[in-house]
Amino acid sequence: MSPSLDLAPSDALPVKKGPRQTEQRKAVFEALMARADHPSAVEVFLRVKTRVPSISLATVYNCLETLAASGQVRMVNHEREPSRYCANLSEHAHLFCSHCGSVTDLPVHTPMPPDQIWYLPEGVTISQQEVSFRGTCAKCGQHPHSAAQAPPLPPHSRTAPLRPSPLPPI
Amino acid sequence: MSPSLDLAPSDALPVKKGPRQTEQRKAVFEALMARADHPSAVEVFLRVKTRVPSISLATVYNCLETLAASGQVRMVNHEREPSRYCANLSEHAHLFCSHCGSVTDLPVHTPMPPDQIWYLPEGVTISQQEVSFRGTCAKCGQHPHSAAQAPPLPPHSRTAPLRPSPLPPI
DNA sequence: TTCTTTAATAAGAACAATTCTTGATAAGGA
DNA sequence: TCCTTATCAAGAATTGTTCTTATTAAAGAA
Repeated sequence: MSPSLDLAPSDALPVKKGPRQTEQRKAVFEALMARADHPSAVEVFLRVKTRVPSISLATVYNCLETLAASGQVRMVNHEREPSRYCANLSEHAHLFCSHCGSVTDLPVHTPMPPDQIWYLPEGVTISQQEVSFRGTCAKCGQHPHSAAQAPPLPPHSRTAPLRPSPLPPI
Repeated sequence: MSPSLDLAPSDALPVKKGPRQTEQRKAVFEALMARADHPSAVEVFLRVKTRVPSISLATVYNCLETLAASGQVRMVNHEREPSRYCANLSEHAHLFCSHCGSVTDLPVHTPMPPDQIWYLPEGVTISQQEVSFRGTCAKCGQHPHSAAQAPPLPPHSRTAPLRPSPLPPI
């Protein structure tokens, strides 16, 4: 593979011909790194637009797809809501707050192989897992009022009701 | 509320005013019960149409929503694919086969409270969890050929390639 | 039974998130 | 510098799902 033996660093590296590093991709990635929330494509678009005013929504979608394909970013889906994106690559689950609509990362503290919990028939192989919870986030859970399940709202845009949801058997 | 004291059984029951039991709803529910697969709304529509030819797709969507809201059926989502539906109410995860596109139920054998695996900040409450895996199903895993991730195909419509996906740390 | 009230239905239009198409632009290598 | 090719902006197209409207049928009342 490496025809010569000289130690020039460029030669040692295996010609990584990955996606080009463009201004738009950098801006999209940095917008995701800047905050620990989970913006949708449109939200990313609005954030990036302040830095790269000429960017288009389609380009944001492209960048997000490229970043997700190369594993730098995770796409997070919940029911049929718009996809959200997440730059946290460490193992974690997602908590979707029924009250304020926010998404919180829940880090793993005791990794558990799938087959210790689930029955996996012979021949099954697992390459990826995704765990998501519905409930109330820490902020909403601190005010024990009560209300029906709210539609997705701007996170913590109001302080009012929530449902304490007494953890049923899962 | 009950003005009389007579003990007619109808009086003892707390007037369960649930959704009406219609031919369409019965047919949709039974179509889901009939097989352990995970059809999309369109697939349910096609199956039910053989029994109730006049049914419309919108009605299938309505029935599925009603059944899901009343907890008789589970809506199953994976990335941005069309929603699928599942009549299995016991606790299980879902395996999405990268090779044939099928969805398999993985029953729980050792239930595990979320907080034994994930770090839940103070105040967080969990009301529902959803676990899904990507990998290869038992049928596809039995033929150790190899290929790139396939787009959703009719399950087991071909016997060819798959990726044995050597379980990375999850 | 017949009437009344109200929910459910069929059909198709509308909607929203995403993807695709096109011609223009810019990166990186020859 | 020139060439090749990926990327971009803009907007059209696609697709799964929801909404709207007039019609039909279920369940309770008379």
